[in-house]
Amino acid sequence: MDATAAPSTATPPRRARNAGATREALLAAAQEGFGRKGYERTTTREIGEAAGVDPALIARYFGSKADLYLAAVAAERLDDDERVGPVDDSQPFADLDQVVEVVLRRTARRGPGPILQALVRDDASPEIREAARARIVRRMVDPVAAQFEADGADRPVLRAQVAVAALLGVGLGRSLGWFDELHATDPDDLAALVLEALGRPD
Amino acid sequence: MDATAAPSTATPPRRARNAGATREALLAAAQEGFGRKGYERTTTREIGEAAGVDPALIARYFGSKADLYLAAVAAERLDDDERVGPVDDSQPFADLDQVVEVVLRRTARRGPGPILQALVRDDASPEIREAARARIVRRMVDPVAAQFEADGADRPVLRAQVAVAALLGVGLGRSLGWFDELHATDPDDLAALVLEALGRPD
DNA sequence: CTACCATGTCATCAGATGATGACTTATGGC
DNA sequence: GCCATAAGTCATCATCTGATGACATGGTAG
Repeated sequence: MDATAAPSTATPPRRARNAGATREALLAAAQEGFGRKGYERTTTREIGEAAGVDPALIARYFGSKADLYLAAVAAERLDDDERVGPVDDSQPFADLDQVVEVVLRRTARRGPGPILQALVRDDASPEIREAARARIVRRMVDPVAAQFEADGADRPVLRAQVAVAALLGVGLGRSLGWFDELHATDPDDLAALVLEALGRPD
Repeated sequence: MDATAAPSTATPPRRARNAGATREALLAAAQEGFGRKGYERTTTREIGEAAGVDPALIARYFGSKADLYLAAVAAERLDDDERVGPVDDSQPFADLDQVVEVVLRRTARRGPGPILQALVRDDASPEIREAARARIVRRMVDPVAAQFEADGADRPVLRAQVAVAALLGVGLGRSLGWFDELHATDPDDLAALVLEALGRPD
């Protein structure tokens, strides 16, 4: 058997061996797919085909489909210049004040965003939900709980969780246009109002 | 009393041969599942197990999973009476206290439910979204705004909208298991806590 | 009593999906 | 030029999902 000859016929311009380009292609295809059809309905095979790349490379470069989703989300944020909060996106916030301000401004400008959507939507996979959840906990709940505890509040963790959940509700409701005045109010005014209600852990 | 209805005492070990009851059980389980996790992520096997019925009967009685979903949505409107609040489902609530209690209890018992999901998801059809929105406004926001205004609060409508949005966030977060303590806290305890924060429209 | 049909049980199918690891091939340092 | 290693390909696995049809069983009409 002409082992050497057999593959020769087909040897098409096999994908250029360029890890960076492959990663980028996968990322772009993932953003498109996840953004258009959601996580569950976008398969790794589709992403691979759209990227002109073998789906197995997803595992190689990102670890798993869930990790690819997170990478896609993270990549979207790079276009975003949001300098209100920590420059490093993974840094926890300082206090409730900052959390409220950032959440309301961000949702006002960009809608709920992928992370909040992942938290809220029922078709998000458990891994995605968990990743988004963990992120919120670390960046928002934990620092607020610490603040409440320092203030000597009763059940500081629970109160922090309630405060963050409530804040996300307000941000979600505002950006989705649930209620007219809520939608029309300036984020900073709103922040003051929300802080007034949530910031009294006594 | 045992004669004809050997299984009369209670749910007999073996599923009673009762097509109507089986259908109902499947429908109820489907409502619960679809309402809590959405269509895609609720499997027929889960529904069957929750109903204590073989999943194959879904095909027999409803034709398919999709048909079951349609039947569940259609039936949802009928049993939408929440006895904690107004008997008439279209009646507004009395005050913030009642709103908080009902929302938290309900989401604790049945998950977000179709209305809240319709509000939250960006891919719900506009008519559904608008209907859900209008319902929330009339039943919750309006009475709370009236209450705030009677209390002489500043910007009562905006405050009511913020309060309701925050409450929905808490209910959503609790039923979706965002945060551990929030999830574990008894709805009535939580209601007290939330009310404490939201009920001071000074 | 018996036969028949509704009801319920079970095993299994076919398809899809994400993951995995062995295998092949190009690239670049030496 | 050689060859270790990165990059890419492929076959396949394990699992899950909805669906289906053969079979068992109970109730009841006659």
